[in-house]
Amino acid sequence: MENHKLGKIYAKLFNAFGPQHWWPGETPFEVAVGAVLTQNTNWGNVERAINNLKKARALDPFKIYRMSNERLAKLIKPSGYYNIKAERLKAFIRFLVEDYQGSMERMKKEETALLREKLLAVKGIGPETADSILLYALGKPVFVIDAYTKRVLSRHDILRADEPYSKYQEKFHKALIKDIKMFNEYHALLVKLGKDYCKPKPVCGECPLRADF
DNA sequence: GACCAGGCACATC
DNA sequence: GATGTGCATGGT
Repeated sequence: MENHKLGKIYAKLFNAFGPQHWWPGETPFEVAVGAVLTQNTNWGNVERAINNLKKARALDPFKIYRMSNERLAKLIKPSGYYNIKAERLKAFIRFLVEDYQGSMERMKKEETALLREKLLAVKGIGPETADSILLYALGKPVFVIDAYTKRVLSRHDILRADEPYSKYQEKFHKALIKDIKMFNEYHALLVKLGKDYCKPKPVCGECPLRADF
């Protein structure tokens, strides 16, 4: 973290907001499901969808593996884009069941870089979803870049808004020690900042980063 | 009634 | 390679 803007920003955010205890989910599988469902979607809607799966006793790799897309789409409806997400969820779960016997524990044993490549090859899983699964579900030291992260960094002239995902991620990986807990908190803190201050219409007045730049 | 939300694949130029 | 579009719900 060390002598870098990104280290200082983390310290400021942590001091201002404290630990976020983010991305709760009772199991790694639930977290992975949430990672797919939350694509461009408010988390509250994702929770409704996951609750529907729980109530139907369907939050299980093998159950969803066998379920029709139509039934799955109906259950996850509140999360929006339900037809597409049903397909994406099925694609991920096919990968989980067919390559890792439905076990997130087994998936976790795969080497990180290789697993990331395999996840990206699943249709419907892009860089953010892959990295969210790696970090939040499997505990791998991979920094997650999302719309909030891009907005915060670009507004502070650390990178331009049109730079690709990989550039943003590289920035964090080079500047910070690979600490899972810290990566987890940092991303969550950026989201918190994005929701409260670094909104589409910025509210810079009371922003904890205001004095830094 | 706009605008927004932990994206991604695909079409078209 | 960059730029545009479809996907869809629920909260503010």
